[in-house]
Order: sequence, then structure tokens, then C-alpha cells
Amino acid sequence: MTERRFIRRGEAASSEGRAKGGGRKRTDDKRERILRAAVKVFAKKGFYASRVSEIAKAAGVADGTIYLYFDSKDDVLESLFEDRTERLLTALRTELAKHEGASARLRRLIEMQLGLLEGQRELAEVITVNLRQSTRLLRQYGSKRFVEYLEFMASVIADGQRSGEFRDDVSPRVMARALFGALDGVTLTWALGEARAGGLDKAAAQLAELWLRGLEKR
Amino acid sequence: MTERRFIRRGEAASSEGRAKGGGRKRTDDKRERILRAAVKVFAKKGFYASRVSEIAKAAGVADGTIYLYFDSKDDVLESLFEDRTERLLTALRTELAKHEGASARLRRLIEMQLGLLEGQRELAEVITVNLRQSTRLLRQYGSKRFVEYLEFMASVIADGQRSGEFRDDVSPRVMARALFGALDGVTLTWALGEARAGGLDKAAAQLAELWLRGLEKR
Amino acid sequence: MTERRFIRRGEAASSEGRAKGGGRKRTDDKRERILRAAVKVFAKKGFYASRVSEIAKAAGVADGTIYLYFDSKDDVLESLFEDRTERLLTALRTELAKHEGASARLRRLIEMQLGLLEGQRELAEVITVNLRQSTRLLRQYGSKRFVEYLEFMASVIADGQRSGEFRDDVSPRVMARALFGALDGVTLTWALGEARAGGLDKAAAQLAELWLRGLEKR
Amino acid sequence: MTERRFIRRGEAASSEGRAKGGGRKRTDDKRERILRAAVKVFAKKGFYASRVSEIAKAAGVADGTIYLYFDSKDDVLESLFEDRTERLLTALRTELAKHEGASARLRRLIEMQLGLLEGQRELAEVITVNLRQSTRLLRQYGSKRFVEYLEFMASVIADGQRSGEFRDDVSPRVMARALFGALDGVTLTWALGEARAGGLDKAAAQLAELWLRGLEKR
DNA sequence: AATGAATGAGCGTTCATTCAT
DNA sequence: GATGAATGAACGCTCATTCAT
Repeated sequence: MTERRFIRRGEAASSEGRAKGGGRKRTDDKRERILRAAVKVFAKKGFYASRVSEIAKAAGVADGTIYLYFDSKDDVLESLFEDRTERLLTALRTELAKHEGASARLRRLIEMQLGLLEGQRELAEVITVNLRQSTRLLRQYGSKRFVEYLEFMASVIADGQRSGEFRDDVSPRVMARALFGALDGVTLTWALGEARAGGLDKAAAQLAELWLRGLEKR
Repeated sequence: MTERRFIRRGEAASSEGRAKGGGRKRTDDKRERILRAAVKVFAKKGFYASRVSEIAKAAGVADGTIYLYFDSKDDVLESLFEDRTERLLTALRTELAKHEGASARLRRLIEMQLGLLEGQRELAEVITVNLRQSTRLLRQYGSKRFVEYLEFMASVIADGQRSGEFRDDVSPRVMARALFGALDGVTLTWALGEARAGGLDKAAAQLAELWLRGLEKR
Repeated sequence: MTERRFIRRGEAASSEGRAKGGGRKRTDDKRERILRAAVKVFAKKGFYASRVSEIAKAAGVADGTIYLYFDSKDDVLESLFEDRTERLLTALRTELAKHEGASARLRRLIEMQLGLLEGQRELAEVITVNLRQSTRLLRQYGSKRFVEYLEFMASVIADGQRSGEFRDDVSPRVMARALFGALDGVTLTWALGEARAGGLDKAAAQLAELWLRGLEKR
Repeated sequence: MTERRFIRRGEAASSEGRAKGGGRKRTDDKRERILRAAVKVFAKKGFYASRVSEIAKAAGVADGTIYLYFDSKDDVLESLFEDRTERLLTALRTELAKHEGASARLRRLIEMQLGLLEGQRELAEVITVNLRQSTRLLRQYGSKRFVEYLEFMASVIADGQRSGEFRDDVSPRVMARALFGALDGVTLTWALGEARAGGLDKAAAQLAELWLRGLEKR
């Protein structure tokens, strides 16, 4: 709920800001329009089955226009991923700063990753599924942003270990990968399945509980 | 280690058995040869970037021969996935039957899923990455075998809840998805990264510990 | 002679008209260029032995361009046939309107069908031979235009019966089919043979005489 | 009716004769079986859309077996055509010998060409349609047999001119081509259409009448 | 900047033919 | 002779990308 607003607000802010600020032309809208169209198209048909012309059509621009904003089809997916991950990361950093204690922060992180996607089924599909479809993305698994995101998760865990809240006999990185995988797996099933409202929120509560108990020092 | 043998043994058994039993021709070899070649090629380049002709070459057969055993390129991936999942499932059932208690069984499951892939980096890549590249596979996420596999995981958890070993305030299915995701995420990072020997074994121990504590009733 | 001009004029008119009228782009030229190339290629090698790439090369366009104007290779043949039949039909209607009496009109029709192909050996070959090579064309034997053409022939005969010029104990449709077959057979032999100049004109005279005597009421 | 028997008898005679006479092996049956299967398959799908394996299946032999009796797929069609044309020619020569006068003989010829195909829709389709689908057949339009057949028709007309029954201001060869085309056109329409019983017989009567009047000297 | 017609390299799949058994 | 698994050359079509306007 609240979380989704971060993204909305973010998007609004960036485009309005730019348009008004005057530094950049309104064409920034176009970039964003293309990305939004790409989310829809990729979610519906998958990266490989999606045609550049379909994205163009969905975005209301000419095929060639896409190449004014992106280097290639791969770049569209990559940019999409980078862009959305950046937003999530920004929102996370802002939000987690408000919470004290590794446990509370990890719980919030879990809630947010899943919460941000509730109601954004298409984006969820793209992130969970299509991410693995671009050869380039794969080979550099992951993009800078993704690595950054994982490192952020790991740092939350490491902080907890340092403060004595979490067991320190586990690798923060491995745990971060595992946690991301767990969240990703749940999201994937949800997105490809019925995508029931509230489904992810419930899952978030259960997962947070499980993970916190699992990491708890005793 | 031990686990890998299940697969090896399985393969050997099946092909020898058939060759001797005489029911099928030696062409069974060819199907298996194609699947093994596909693992290599898909792992190296990804499903979409892989060419049927490359698989054929790697398998030492003509391009057309592939179509004597599979309907399409998609079908090769699908069959590969079904086949390997079935083997894993069979091995798991055999192995878990030897253990008492949900905790012991869940730990063993985690060890096996990761253990079976240690040393089989290519297969690991195919299963974790390429699985999400076939449109057909995606839309039916997943294939019968995959659902069967997830259900098997859920049943181990549900058994633990029934016996009082595990908390019963979590959904076995959600937990199964999350656990699979966690294992999958770890495997993916391992496979695409350095794939250090013993890496997955260590991760398995940590994950088992975390998961069991998280599910533990108290 | 005179007749061929109908086609020439028709082509010129249509493309000029479009270019000037401005409704369509110059791409109409391209469609026509492809059709003309297809006539040459189909005539030389037959429909099945003709390669799309050969047509493209002969037309001076890229392979893919053909698919901007036609759905498939089959569609090229079909369109070719429809297009040329329509032109013939239009020319016939214009010309026959100038003649009084069923006999005179039938004679003119025979002269025109053969006359239009004199000097257009390739088109003759395509129409007589390749027409029967497209599965789609076959199954719908024939296309709307072809049926329209046969009906037109039948109507000329039926008119003659109504006016009392022709015997009325024959079926106009059967006669139309037979007459078309006769003209087609003669054209085929001519096109595949020496295609001697004036050959079809002579044949036209003989066939007109034979057919008119055969249909004459007495 | 009577006519069809020629073919039946002919077929029976040849295979029985050979089987009993002992000179050739029973494999001649196989050749004939393949040809009959080819008629069915070619008629249903056209030459190009027909698969050698389909013919083999329809004939109840292995794919490779076909190559023991024929050089290629083209050769199957060619042989089929040659074989059936020869039978028709033999039947025609036998039958026409019984009739006096060019008119009676030409009428009989028309009746027979159409009559032989009544009830043999598949063969009719193959002869009228598929004949034009083999590049090789086309280029040698026609095969020896076909030319022989046309020459036979021309000779009947030439005989009539010599005896004074027919006008001598037409070319027997052109007339033969035209007549064959007329019969072919009628047959094609019939075969691809409803193929109503008696349809060809009626058409034969009308065509014979028309042609004889058209050729009549007066 | 925006367009969209044109490009052409690239690939999955087919199927006539072969040949070891 | 008969088989049918295997072959691999061949091709229609697609679609990401370019570029003249």
C-alpha cells in the first residue's frame, strides 16, 4: 500500500520535475512511456516473444523512436530492471532508516519487497521471470543495481550480526541470496498464478517470521 | 557426492536396462545423448541463444535427428526438465524414506537438492535459468513434474506440522515455494559465479539450520 | 496487339494515378515490381521451384520486403493471378460492349484471351501452368476472379442462347469451362513450345470459327 | 462403364499375367500398389504437398521400398502418368478400330476420355491437376506418352479431313490441343467440384456435338 | 526529434533420399 | 528384397535494427 506510493511518487516526481525544471525536454516522458509499455508487453509474452514493434505500439511511438532512447531490445529490459531496482532501493533506504534494530529492518525489507509488487503484477512478472531471459543480463548477473540490491540485503543481515541480534555462523551474502530467492519464488508463483489480493502480504508475514526466527541468536 | 551417484546410477541403469531388456532400440541412447548435449549448450548460451544445430553437433547427430526424438526446440528443454526433475524426485523419495522425523527429512531434502547439483554446474544452470526461458514452460508453470516436486516439499512440511515438530501457522505451500526459491537463488548465484567446490554443501548446511529453526515449534 | 495495350495502359494508369492522387505512397510501385518479377521467375522455374529470394532479387528488393506486400509465397501467386485476371476482365468488358451480337462478342473474347497473351509468354505460362501449383489456389478453384471470369464467359453464351443465335441445348457453364480449357490448352502448348509470333492469333481464328459453328443454331 | 472395365481388366491382366507367367516376381504387385497409393495421395493433397512417406504408408510399404521401384518422387508421378495414359491409349485404339468414319470415331474418343474418368475422380484429379506440378513433367511437356496421345487425337482429325468429312482449313494439331484442353477443363471442374455422377457423360455428349458441328465440312 | 519502410542475416524445421542391417 | 532410422541440404519467414525523409 504505502509502499506502492513510493514508486508512484517517484515516477511523478521525476517526470514532472524534469519537465518543469526545464533542464530536459519532455522526451523524458517518452522514455518512461516506453518503459511502462515494455513492462506490459514483457509481462504478457515474455522477453523473447515480445516484439520491439509491440512495445512501440503500446507506447504510442514509432519503432525507430525506441532506438533514440535505448541501444537495443536487451537494453530496454536492462534499463527497466535497473530503473525499477533503483527506485526500490531508494525507497528501502529511506524507509529502513526510520527503523531501529536489524530485526525490525529485515522484517520491513521483506514486507516492502513483496508489498511493492502487490498490485503490480506485471512488474512482478517482469522482474521475476524476464530478468532471466536476457542473455546479457544473465552473463553479468547481475547488473550493478542488482548486485547493489543484494549487497544492501546482506548489509542488513551483517549489521544484525554485528549488533548481536543475529547468529553469526551464517554468511550474510548466502543468506541474502537465499532470502531474495525465497521472495522471488513466492512472487513468481503469485504472479503467474491467481495473484490474489493480499496474497503477498500474508506470505510476507510468514516469511518474515520464519526468517527472523531462523536468524535469531539464542 | 553420494547424491550425484543417484543420477549417474539412474542413467546407467536405465540405458543398460533398455539395451538388454531389448524392448527399445539403442535409439534410447540417442535421446539421452541429445539431452546431455542440450544441457551443455543451454547452460553455456541460454535457451534462446542456443541453436538446434549446436545441440545436434554436440550430440554427434544430424540436425534432423533431433526431431525424431523431440517435437521442437521447446520440447527439448521441457523434456530435459521433466526428465531431470523426475530423477531427482525419485532419488529424494528413496532417500527420505530412510529418515525418521520431519526435521531430519527436510534437512536431507535441502542437502540433496543442493548436493545433487554440486559438480553439475551445467545442469544447475539449465534448471535455474533456462527453465524460465521457454514460453510454454512458463505458462504452465510449471510442468507436472515441477508441481509434483513442489507438492512433495510441501508434504514434508505438512507432515512436520501434523507431527507437532513444525509450527502450524504457516502455509506449507507458501513455505515450499519460498524454500525452493531460496535453494534456487543460491544455486543460481553459485552456478553463474565461481561455482566453488563445496560451496553448495556449505550453503546447504546454513540453509537447513535456518529453515529448521524458522519452522521449529516452540 | 491492341489488346496488350489494355494491360499496359491499365498498369500505367493505376500507378500514375496513385502517385499523383497521393492517397498511396510510391510503394505501390514496389508491389507491382514484385509481381512482375514473380511472373518472370514463376514462368522460368515453376511455382514450387521458385525461391522467394529469387523473386526478391529479380524485383530489386530485400527478401523481407516481399512480406510487407504479401502474406506468403502463395499469396504472391494468388495476387498475381487475381490482379491479371481482373485486368483482363476489365478490358474484356470494355471491349465487348462495343460489339453487337453474341457471335461477334464471343469471337472477340476468344481473340482477346489469346491476343492478350501473345507476346507475354511468361504471363501465359504462369497463368496456364503455375495456377495449378498453389495448394490454396487449387482448393478454392478458383479464386473469386477466376469464377467471375468463367461466369462472364458463360453469360456471353447464355446471352446468345436467349437471343436465338446459339443452340440452347448446351449448358453455358459447361461450354464456358470447355472453351476456357481449349484456350488454356492451346496457350499452354504455345507457351511451352516455340511461342511463335502470330501462333496464337491464328489459333484464335480457327477456334473462334469452330466454336461459333458448333454453337450456331440451325 | 464399359470403358472403366478396360482399365480394370488391364490392371488385372498385367499383374495376374506376370505373377503366373512367372517371368517377374510378385513385386510387380508392389509397384502397382505404390502407384495406386500415389493416385490417392496426390489427388488428395497435390503433388508437392504429398509426402513420400504418406505414399509409402498408403501402399503399406516402407519409405525406402519406393526407391526400389522408382527413381524419385518425380518419377512416381511421371510413371503414374505414363502408365495410365498408355492404358487409355490402348483402350482407345482398340475401341476406335471398331468404328467407321471420323465423326463416329471422334465422338467415341470424347466419350471415352471423359467416360474413363467418371467414377475415377482421384485419377482424374491427378491427371488434370498434378500433371502440371512436376517440373520435369512440365519441361518435357509432355512425356512421350502424352505427345503420343495428342498425336493420336490429331490423327483422328486429320483422317477426317482427308476423307472429306472435316473442314481442312484448321490445323489438326491445334484442334487436338484445344480438344484436349476442353476435355481437361471440364474434367478439372468436375473433379474439383461435386463430381456428380453422370456429369461427365452429359458433358461428353454436348462437347461431341459441338466439336463435330464445328469441324463439319459444309 | 520522430518516423516507419526497408533491410537481410539468421534459424527452426521439413522431407526426399540413403544405407546399414 | 525390405526396412525405417538417420541424414543434412534447403528454404520460407521473422524481426531487430537502420536511415532517408
